[in-house]
Amino acid sequence: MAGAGVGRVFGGGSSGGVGVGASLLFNQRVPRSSQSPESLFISGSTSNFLGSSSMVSFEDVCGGKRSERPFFCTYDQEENGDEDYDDYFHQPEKKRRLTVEQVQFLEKSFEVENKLEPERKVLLAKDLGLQPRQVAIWFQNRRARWKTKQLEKDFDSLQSNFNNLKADYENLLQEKEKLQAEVVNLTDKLLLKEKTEGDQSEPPKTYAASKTVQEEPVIESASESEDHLAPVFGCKQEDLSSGKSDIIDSDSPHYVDVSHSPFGEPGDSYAFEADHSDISQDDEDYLSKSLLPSSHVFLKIGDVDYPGPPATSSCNNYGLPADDHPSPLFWPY
DNA sequence: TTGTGTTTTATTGCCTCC
DNA sequence: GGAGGCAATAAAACACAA
Repeated sequence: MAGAGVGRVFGGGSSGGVGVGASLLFNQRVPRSSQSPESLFISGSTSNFLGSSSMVSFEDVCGGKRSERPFFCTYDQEENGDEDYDDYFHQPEKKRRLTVEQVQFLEKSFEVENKLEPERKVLLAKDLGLQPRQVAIWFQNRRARWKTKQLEKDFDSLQSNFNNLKADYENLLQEKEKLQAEVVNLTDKLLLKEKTEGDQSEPPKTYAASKTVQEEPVIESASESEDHLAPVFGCKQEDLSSGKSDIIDSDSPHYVDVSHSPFGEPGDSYAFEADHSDISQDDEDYLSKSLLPSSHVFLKIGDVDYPGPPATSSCNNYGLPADDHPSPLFWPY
Protein backbone atom coordinates (compact mmCIF):
# COMPACT_ATOMS: atom_id res chain seq x y z
CA MET A 1 0.00 0.00 0.00
CA ALA A 2 1.44 3.21 -1.01
CA GLY A 3 0.06 4.92 1.98
CA ALA A 4 0.61 2.15 4.39
CA GLY A 5 3.74 3.70 5.71
CA VAL A 6 1.85 6.82 6.40
CA GLY A 7 -0.84 4.72 7.91
CA ARG A 8 1.64 3.27 10.29
CA VAL A 9 2.65 6.71 11.26
CA PHE A 10 -0.84 8.01 11.49
CA GLY A 11 -2.28 4.84 12.79
CA GLY A 12 -3.33 4.33 16.27
CA GLY A 13 -6.11 2.88 18.23
CA SER A 14 -8.65 0.60 16.78
CA SER A 15 -10.26 0.86 13.44
CA GLY A 16 -12.51 3.35 15.05
CA GLY A 17 -9.84 5.88 14.37
CA VAL A 18 -12.22 7.54 12.04
CA GLY A 19 -14.04 10.21 13.84
CA VAL A 20 -12.00 9.77 16.92
CA GLY A 21 -10.81 13.21 17.52
CA ALA A 22 -11.32 16.82 16.73
CA SER A 23 -7.66 17.01 15.96
CA LEU A 24 -8.39 15.14 12.83
CA LEU A 25 -9.56 17.34 10.10
CA PHE A 26 -11.05 15.82 7.00
CA ASN A 27 -9.07 12.65 7.11
CA GLN A 28 -5.83 14.44 7.68
CA ARG A 29 -4.21 12.44 10.41
CA VAL A 30 -1.69 14.21 12.52
CA PRO A 31 1.51 12.27 12.35
CA ARG A 32 2.54 10.77 15.62
CA SER A 33 6.18 11.12 14.97
CA SER A 34 8.33 12.48 12.25
CA GLN A 35 6.63 13.43 9.09
CA SER A 36 6.95 11.41 5.96
CA PRO A 37 7.19 13.16 2.62
CA GLU A 38 3.51 12.53 2.22
CA SER A 39 2.61 14.00 5.51
CA LEU A 40 4.72 16.98 4.70
CA PHE A 41 2.85 17.26 1.48
CA ILE A 42 -0.51 17.20 3.10
CA SER A 43 0.34 18.95 6.27
CA GLY A 44 -1.16 22.20 7.23
CA SER A 45 -3.73 23.92 5.14
CA THR A 46 -5.40 22.45 2.18
CA SER A 47 -3.85 25.12 0.07
CA ASN A 48 -1.13 22.66 -0.63
CA PHE A 49 -3.45 21.13 -3.12
CA LEU A 50 -4.38 24.29 -4.88
CA GLY A 51 -3.87 24.54 -8.54
CA SER A 52 -3.66 21.94 -11.20
CA SER A 53 -0.83 19.59 -11.73
CA SER A 54 0.92 18.64 -14.86
CA MET A 55 -1.21 15.50 -15.08
CA VAL A 56 -4.46 15.22 -16.93
CA SER A 57 -6.47 17.80 -15.16
CA PHE A 58 -9.12 16.65 -12.80
CA GLU A 59 -10.97 19.81 -13.74
CA ASP A 60 -11.64 18.15 -17.06
CA VAL A 61 -13.60 15.55 -15.21
CA CYS A 62 -14.93 17.70 -12.45
CA GLY A 63 -15.86 20.40 -14.85
CA GLY A 64 -14.82 23.33 -12.81
CA LYS A 65 -12.45 24.61 -10.22
CA ARG A 66 -13.23 21.83 -7.87
CA SER A 67 -9.59 21.27 -7.22
CA GLU A 68 -9.41 24.62 -5.62
CA ARG A 69 -11.57 23.27 -2.86
CA PRO A 70 -9.99 20.03 -1.94
CA PHE A 71 -12.04 17.60 0.13
CA PHE A 72 -15.22 19.49 -0.60
CA CYS A 73 -16.57 18.04 -3.77
CA THR A 74 -19.28 16.32 -1.79
CA TYR A 75 -19.90 19.48 0.04
CA ASP A 76 -20.31 21.28 -3.24
CA GLN A 77 -23.11 18.97 -4.12
CA GLU A 78 -24.85 19.21 -0.84
CA GLU A 79 -24.41 22.64 0.59
CA ASN A 80 -24.01 26.22 -0.30
CA GLY A 81 -23.16 29.42 1.44
CA ASP A 82 -20.12 30.42 3.38
CA GLU A 83 -21.80 29.72 6.69
CA ASP A 84 -22.58 26.15 5.85
CA TYR A 85 -19.16 25.81 4.36
CA ASP A 86 -17.67 26.95 7.62
CA ASP A 87 -19.89 24.59 9.61
CA TYR A 88 -18.83 21.78 7.42
CA PHE A 89 -15.21 22.68 7.79
CA HIS A 90 -15.39 22.64 11.54
CA GLN A 91 -17.53 19.63 12.11
CA PRO A 92 -15.89 16.55 13.53
CA GLU A 93 -14.42 14.35 10.89
CA LYS A 94 -16.75 11.89 9.25
CA LYS A 95 -16.05 9.27 6.73
CA ARG A 96 -16.80 10.91 3.47
CA ARG A 97 -17.38 9.36 0.11
CA LEU A 98 -15.52 10.57 -2.88
CA THR A 99 -17.46 12.42 -5.48
CA VAL A 100 -18.58 10.77 -8.66
CA GLU A 101 -16.05 12.80 -10.56
CA GLN A 102 -13.23 11.82 -8.26
CA VAL A 103 -14.17 8.18 -8.55
CA GLN A 104 -14.38 8.41 -12.33
CA PHE A 105 -10.97 9.96 -12.44
CA LEU A 106 -9.55 7.29 -10.21
CA GLU A 107 -11.24 4.57 -12.22
CA LYS A 108 -9.66 5.83 -15.41
CA SER A 109 -6.33 5.92 -13.74
CA PHE A 110 -6.86 2.41 -12.43
CA GLU A 111 -7.65 1.16 -15.90
CA VAL A 112 -4.35 2.47 -17.12
CA GLU A 113 -2.40 0.88 -14.31
CA ASN A 114 -3.75 -0.75 -11.22
CA LYS A 115 -0.57 -0.24 -9.27
CA LEU A 116 0.31 3.13 -7.93
CA GLU A 117 3.82 4.47 -8.01
CA PRO A 118 4.58 7.12 -5.41
CA GLU A 119 4.91 9.90 -7.97
CA ARG A 120 1.64 9.02 -9.59
CA LYS A 121 -0.04 8.83 -6.25
CA VAL A 122 1.08 12.31 -5.33
CA LEU A 123 0.06 13.74 -8.67
CA LEU A 124 -3.32 12.08 -8.53
CA ALA A 125 -3.88 13.30 -5.04
CA LYS A 126 -2.95 16.77 -6.07
CA ASP A 127 -5.30 16.75 -9.00
CA LEU A 128 -8.17 15.32 -7.01
CA GLY A 129 -7.64 17.38 -3.92
CA LEU A 130 -7.20 14.30 -1.83
CA GLN A 131 -4.50 13.07 0.42
CA PRO A 132 -2.03 10.73 -1.24
CA ARG A 133 -2.98 8.30 1.45
CA GLN A 134 -6.60 8.42 0.34
CA VAL A 135 -5.58 7.72 -3.22
CA ALA A 136 -3.46 4.80 -2.07
CA ILE A 137 -6.30 3.40 -0.02
CA TRP A 138 -8.69 3.79 -2.91
CA PHE A 139 -6.35 1.85 -5.17
CA GLN A 140 -5.89 -0.81 -2.54
CA ASN A 141 -9.61 -1.28 -2.13
CA ARG A 142 -10.15 -1.12 -5.85
CA ARG A 143 -7.65 -3.91 -6.39
CA ALA A 144 -9.46 -5.97 -3.79
CA ARG A 145 -12.78 -5.42 -5.55
CA TRP A 146 -11.23 -6.32 -8.88
CA LYS A 147 -9.85 -9.50 -7.42
CA THR A 148 -13.22 -10.47 -5.99
CA LYS A 149 -14.87 -9.93 -9.35
CA GLN A 150 -12.19 -11.95 -11.03
CA LEU A 151 -12.71 -14.81 -8.61
CA GLU A 152 -16.42 -14.75 -9.31
CA LYS A 153 -15.76 -14.91 -13.02
CA ASP A 154 -13.34 -17.77 -12.57
CA PHE A 155 -15.84 -19.61 -10.43
CA ASP A 156 -18.58 -19.21 -13.00
CA SER A 157 -16.28 -20.44 -15.70
CA LEU A 158 -15.21 -23.48 -13.73
CA GLN A 159 -18.77 -24.27 -12.79
CA SER A 160 -19.82 -24.06 -16.41
CA ASN A 161 -17.01 -26.34 -17.43
CA PHE A 162 -17.91 -28.78 -14.71
CA ASN A 163 -21.53 -28.85 -15.82
CA ASN A 164 -20.44 -29.56 -19.37
CA LEU A 165 -18.22 -32.37 -18.22
CA LYS A 166 -20.98 -33.78 -16.09
CA ALA A 167 -23.42 -33.72 -18.98
CA ASP A 168 -20.91 -35.45 -21.20
CA TYR A 169 -20.31 -38.04 -18.56
CA GLU A 170 -23.99 -38.75 -18.16
CA ASN A 171 -24.41 -39.06 -21.90
CA LEU A 172 -21.53 -41.43 -21.96
CA LEU A 173 -23.08 -43.57 -19.27
CA GLN A 174 -26.27 -43.82 -21.27
CA GLU A 175 -24.32 -44.76 -24.34
CA LYS A 176 -22.48 -47.39 -22.42
CA GLU A 177 -25.68 -48.93 -21.12
CA LYS A 178 -27.08 -49.09 -24.60
CA LEU A 179 -23.99 -50.82 -25.88
CA GLN A 180 -23.96 -53.26 -23.02
CA ALA A 181 -27.53 -54.19 -23.76
CA GLU A 182 -26.63 -54.69 -27.36
CA VAL A 183 -23.72 -56.94 -26.46
CA VAL A 184 -25.95 -59.03 -24.24
CA ASN A 185 -28.52 -59.32 -26.98
CA LEU A 186 -26.01 -60.39 -29.58
CA THR A 187 -24.34 -62.82 -27.25
CA ASP A 188 -27.68 -64.42 -26.64
CA LYS A 189 -28.25 -64.80 -30.33
CA LEU A 190 -24.82 -66.24 -30.84
CA LEU A 191 -25.22 -68.78 -28.08
CA LEU A 192 -28.54 -69.77 -29.48
CA LYS A 193 -27.03 -70.23 -32.90
CA GLU A 194 -24.22 -72.31 -31.48
CA LYS A 195 -26.64 -74.41 -29.66
CA THR A 196 -28.69 -75.17 -32.73
CA GLU A 197 -25.57 -75.94 -34.73
CA GLY A 198 -24.30 -78.13 -31.93
CA ASP A 199 -27.53 -80.07 -32.02
CA GLN A 200 -26.70 -80.90 -35.63
CA SER A 201 -23.76 -83.00 -34.34
CA GLU A 202 -21.09 -80.53 -35.14
CA PRO A 203 -18.18 -80.35 -32.75
CA PRO A 204 -18.69 -77.48 -30.33
CA LYS A 205 -16.54 -74.44 -30.90
CA THR A 206 -14.59 -72.90 -28.11
CA TYR A 207 -15.78 -69.42 -27.96
CA ALA A 208 -14.77 -66.78 -25.59
CA ALA A 209 -18.21 -65.35 -25.57
CA SER A 210 -19.51 -68.51 -24.06
CA LYS A 211 -19.01 -66.77 -20.83
CA THR A 212 -22.23 -66.51 -19.08
CA VAL A 213 -24.47 -63.75 -20.19
CA GLN A 214 -24.57 -62.45 -16.68
CA GLU A 215 -20.96 -61.51 -16.87
CA GLU A 216 -20.23 -57.91 -17.50
CA PRO A 217 -18.42 -57.07 -20.66
CA VAL A 218 -14.80 -56.88 -19.75
CA ILE A 219 -12.12 -54.62 -20.97
CA GLU A 220 -9.18 -56.61 -22.03
CA SER A 221 -6.11 -55.73 -23.87
CA ALA A 222 -6.37 -55.76 -27.60
CA SER A 223 -2.68 -56.28 -27.81
CA GLU A 224 -3.13 -60.00 -28.10
CA SER A 225 -5.25 -59.54 -31.11
CA GLU A 226 -3.63 -59.76 -34.49
CA ASP A 227 -5.60 -56.88 -35.76
CA HIS A 228 -4.54 -53.72 -34.02
CA LEU A 229 -6.11 -51.49 -36.53
CA ALA A 230 -9.48 -51.65 -34.92
CA PRO A 231 -9.16 -51.13 -31.21
CA VAL A 232 -12.35 -52.03 -29.51
CA PHE A 233 -14.28 -50.76 -26.64
CA GLY A 234 -15.62 -52.43 -23.63
CA CYS A 235 -16.00 -51.48 -20.08
CA LYS A 236 -16.15 -53.10 -16.74
CA GLN A 237 -19.04 -51.83 -14.78
CA GLU A 238 -16.92 -51.32 -11.73
CA ASP A 239 -14.52 -49.20 -13.63
CA LEU A 240 -17.09 -46.54 -13.87
CA SER A 241 -18.75 -47.02 -10.59
CA SER A 242 -16.02 -47.82 -8.17
CA GLY A 243 -13.59 -45.20 -9.22
CA LYS A 244 -10.73 -47.64 -8.91
CA SER A 245 -8.12 -46.97 -11.50
CA ASP A 246 -7.69 -50.56 -12.59
CA ILE A 247 -7.78 -49.63 -16.19
CA ILE A 248 -5.18 -46.98 -15.92
CA ASP A 249 -1.88 -48.01 -17.34
CA SER A 250 0.78 -45.42 -17.34
CA ASP A 251 2.67 -47.37 -19.95
CA SER A 252 -0.12 -47.02 -22.37
CA PRO A 253 0.71 -44.77 -25.28
CA HIS A 254 -2.56 -43.02 -24.54
CA TYR A 255 -1.65 -42.25 -21.03
CA VAL A 256 -1.67 -38.56 -20.48
CA ASP A 257 -0.54 -36.88 -17.37
CA VAL A 258 -3.06 -34.25 -16.44
CA SER A 259 -1.49 -33.53 -13.15
CA HIS A 260 -1.41 -29.92 -14.15
CA SER A 261 -5.07 -29.82 -14.71
CA PRO A 262 -7.03 -27.51 -12.45
CA PHE A 263 -8.85 -30.52 -11.09
CA GLY A 264 -6.16 -32.00 -9.01
CA GLU A 265 -2.83 -31.90 -7.44
CA PRO A 266 0.23 -33.21 -9.15
CA GLY A 267 0.67 -36.82 -8.32
CA ASP A 268 -2.98 -37.59 -8.18
CA SER A 269 -4.05 -40.44 -10.35
CA TYR A 270 -5.82 -38.23 -12.80
CA ALA A 271 -5.28 -39.71 -16.18
CA PHE A 272 -7.17 -40.69 -19.20
CA GLU A 273 -6.39 -43.38 -21.62
CA ALA A 274 -7.84 -45.33 -24.45
CA ASP A 275 -8.73 -48.76 -23.34
CA HIS A 276 -8.24 -51.64 -25.67
CA SER A 277 -10.10 -54.71 -24.72
CA ASP A 278 -8.82 -58.15 -25.27
CA ILE A 279 -11.76 -59.96 -26.68
CA SER A 280 -12.27 -62.59 -29.26
CA GLN A 281 -11.70 -62.08 -32.91
CA ASP A 282 -15.37 -62.51 -33.59
CA ASP A 283 -16.32 -59.85 -31.16
CA GLU A 284 -13.60 -57.68 -32.42
CA ASP A 285 -14.76 -58.06 -35.96
CA TYR A 286 -18.24 -57.20 -35.01
CA LEU A 287 -17.42 -54.36 -32.81
CA SER A 288 -14.96 -52.85 -35.17
CA LYS A 289 -17.75 -52.59 -37.68
CA SER A 290 -20.23 -51.23 -35.24
CA LEU A 291 -20.79 -47.70 -34.17
CA LEU A 292 -18.42 -47.99 -31.32
CA PRO A 293 -15.72 -45.43 -31.20
CA SER A 294 -12.40 -46.52 -32.50
CA SER A 295 -10.82 -45.28 -29.38
CA HIS A 296 -12.23 -44.18 -26.15
CA VAL A 297 -10.87 -41.98 -23.51
CA PHE A 298 -11.67 -41.45 -19.89
CA LEU A 299 -10.64 -38.67 -17.66
CA LYS A 300 -10.30 -39.90 -14.15
CA ILE A 301 -11.06 -37.28 -11.56
CA GLY A 302 -11.03 -38.41 -8.00
CA ASP A 303 -13.46 -41.24 -7.57
CA VAL A 304 -15.27 -40.64 -10.79
CA ASP A 305 -14.36 -41.37 -14.35
CA TYR A 306 -15.29 -38.44 -16.45
CA PRO A 307 -15.30 -38.47 -20.17
CA GLY A 308 -12.05 -37.13 -21.38
CA PRO A 309 -11.07 -35.05 -24.35
CA PRO A 310 -11.59 -36.33 -27.84
CA ALA A 311 -9.16 -39.05 -28.75
CA THR A 312 -8.75 -37.65 -32.19
CA SER A 313 -9.31 -34.30 -33.65
CA SER A 314 -12.16 -35.50 -35.75
CA CYS A 315 -14.14 -37.47 -33.20
CA ASN A 316 -15.54 -36.58 -29.89
CA ASN A 317 -15.83 -38.77 -26.85
CA TYR A 318 -18.48 -40.84 -28.45
CA GLY A 319 -16.76 -41.44 -31.70
CA LEU A 320 -19.12 -39.05 -33.36
CA PRO A 321 -17.94 -36.21 -35.47
CA ALA A 322 -16.90 -33.52 -33.10
CA ASP A 323 -19.26 -31.07 -34.70
CA ASP A 324 -22.20 -33.22 -33.81
CA HIS A 325 -21.55 -33.12 -30.15
CA PRO A 326 -20.17 -30.03 -28.64
CA SER A 327 -17.37 -30.87 -26.33
CA PRO A 328 -16.75 -29.06 -23.11
CA LEU A 329 -15.59 -25.54 -23.47
CA PHE A 330 -12.09 -26.41 -22.54
CA TRP A 331 -9.47 -29.02 -22.36
CA PRO A 332 -6.81 -27.24 -20.44
CA TYR A 333 -4.03 -29.63 -21.23
C1' DT B 1 -39.23 6.34 9.75
C1' DT B 2 -36.81 2.39 10.59
C1' DG B 3 -34.60 -1.89 10.04
C1' DT B 4 -31.56 -4.29 7.10
C1' DG B 5 -28.40 -5.35 3.54
C1' DT B 6 -24.74 -3.50 0.55
C1' DT B 7 -21.00 -0.50 -0.70
C1' DT B 8 -17.25 2.40 0.28
C1' DT B 9 -13.60 4.26 3.06
C1' DA B 10 -10.22 3.37 6.30
C1' DT B 11 -7.37 0.67 9.86
C1' DT B 12 -4.62 -3.10 11.44
C1' DG B 13 -1.54 -6.85 11.30
C1' DC B 14 1.21 -9.73 8.76
C1' DC B 15 4.07 -10.71 4.87
C1' DT B 16 7.58 -10.00 1.18
C1' DC B 17 11.11 -7.51 -1.01
C1' DC B 18 15.07 -4.71 -1.29
C1' DG C 1 14.40 -2.21 9.00
C1' DG C 2 11.47 0.44 6.07
C1' DA C 3 8.20 0.49 2.24
C1' DG C 4 4.49 -1.30 0.21
C1' DG C 5 1.12 -5.11 -0.69
C1' DC C 6 -2.76 -7.90 0.85
C1' DA C 7 -6.44 -10.06 3.85
C1' DA C 8 -9.50 -9.26 7.33
C1' DT C 9 -12.24 -6.21 9.47
C1' DA C 10 -14.67 -1.95 11.31
C1' DA C 11 -17.61 1.59 10.56
C1' DA C 12 -19.82 5.27 7.94
C1' DA C 13 -22.63 6.05 4.01
C1' DC C 14 -26.03 4.61 1.13
C1' DA C 15 -30.14 2.00 -0.90
C1' DC C 16 -34.43 0.21 -0.28
C1' DA C 17 -38.34 -2.34 1.28
C1' DA C 18 -41.96 -2.49 4.83
